[in-house]
Amino acid sequence: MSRKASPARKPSPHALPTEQAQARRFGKARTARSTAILEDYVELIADLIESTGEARATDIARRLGVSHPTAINTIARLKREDLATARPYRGIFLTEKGEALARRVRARHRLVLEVLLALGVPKEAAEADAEGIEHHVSEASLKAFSDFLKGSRIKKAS
Amino acid sequence: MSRKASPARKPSPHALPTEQAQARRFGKARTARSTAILEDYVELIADLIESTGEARATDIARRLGVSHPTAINTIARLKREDLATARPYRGIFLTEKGEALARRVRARHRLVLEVLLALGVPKEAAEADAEGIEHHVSEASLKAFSDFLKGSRIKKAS
DNA sequence: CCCAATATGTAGCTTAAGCTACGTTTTAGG
DNA sequence: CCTAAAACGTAGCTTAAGCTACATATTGGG
Ligand SMILES: [Mn+2]
Ligand SMILES: [Mn+2]
Ligand SMILES: [Mn+2]
Ligand SMILES: [Mn+2]
Repeated sequence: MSRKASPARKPSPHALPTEQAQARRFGKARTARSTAILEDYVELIADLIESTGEARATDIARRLGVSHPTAINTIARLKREDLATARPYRGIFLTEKGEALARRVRARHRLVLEVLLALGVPKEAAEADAEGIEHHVSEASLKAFSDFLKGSRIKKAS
Repeated sequence: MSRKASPARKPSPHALPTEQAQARRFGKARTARSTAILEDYVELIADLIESTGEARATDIARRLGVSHPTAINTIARLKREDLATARPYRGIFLTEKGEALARRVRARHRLVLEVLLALGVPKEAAEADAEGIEHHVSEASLKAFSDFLKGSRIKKAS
């Protein structure tokens, strides 16, 4: 193997995907992994501001379970990417771009969580898994999830 | 905020989780992220060996869409963690530990993919999303997925 | 109104994952 | 049976995400 130029490869059952298709899929997962942390930060910042009025770097660090320099480092990345600003001793704020991202991320988080619960996943496992899964859910999947939930809700209501 | 020691915080609707609970969830997601790559490698190695007889570093690199030094680096990590061995120009091989991990990972991958398809996610999106989601699915969720699929299959068969 | 507790900032390190540019070793086809 | 292509290896760089250890700055309660 590895030397012959893989001629055509008819898709028989259980066969591997083509190299190109598989590389595309892995590439998407890599991209998602690299934006996952940004998404978690903007989502958490939005949640903190909504429910407590402010998002302090220290609080963010504690809720994420990381050291405060780590949080400050990542917040610096948020600033570089024009997602957030900071006023020392006043908190972290989202830019327009950051708020737009936060809205999408929060909606996705809720939807993923609801689907897991609807599938019968116990609450705490659903909450924990959703925190990782959410970053890998495409628009196509979101659409399917939302349709599925509409179905469940109708069934439950009848 | 951030100064008062958060006294009790009764869980009203839409409230944030406790700091401890949230930190635990984020911590799990971080752990999953850090093992995701190892899992993808052992899974891919197992797939390649099964369907082509061998897993060459170059092929692994191509299928992952990374440069071959990147693949070689990560394979070095697999060796360090006692998941694989390599024989130059002969391919990469899984240790017992590696094969055990591969079995679990492949089963999980199949299950996640089937659930996405059962929920109505289009094939290619399901394949791509599964590649990322699989690393964040707990045993509890796997169990729920498997029960859900049994239900769907019965419904479909009737 | 001052000072200790809290919050923030900086320095400097580690590991992982990615890259390009070269260099070396095998292998297989003519 | 020889040599060019393919496979493999190494060096050296970058960025991100994590850490600890200190240093500085604010603030609120007494
Ligand atoms: Mn998350
Ligand atoms: Mn989230
Ligand atoms: Mn994967
Ligand atoms: Mn997989």
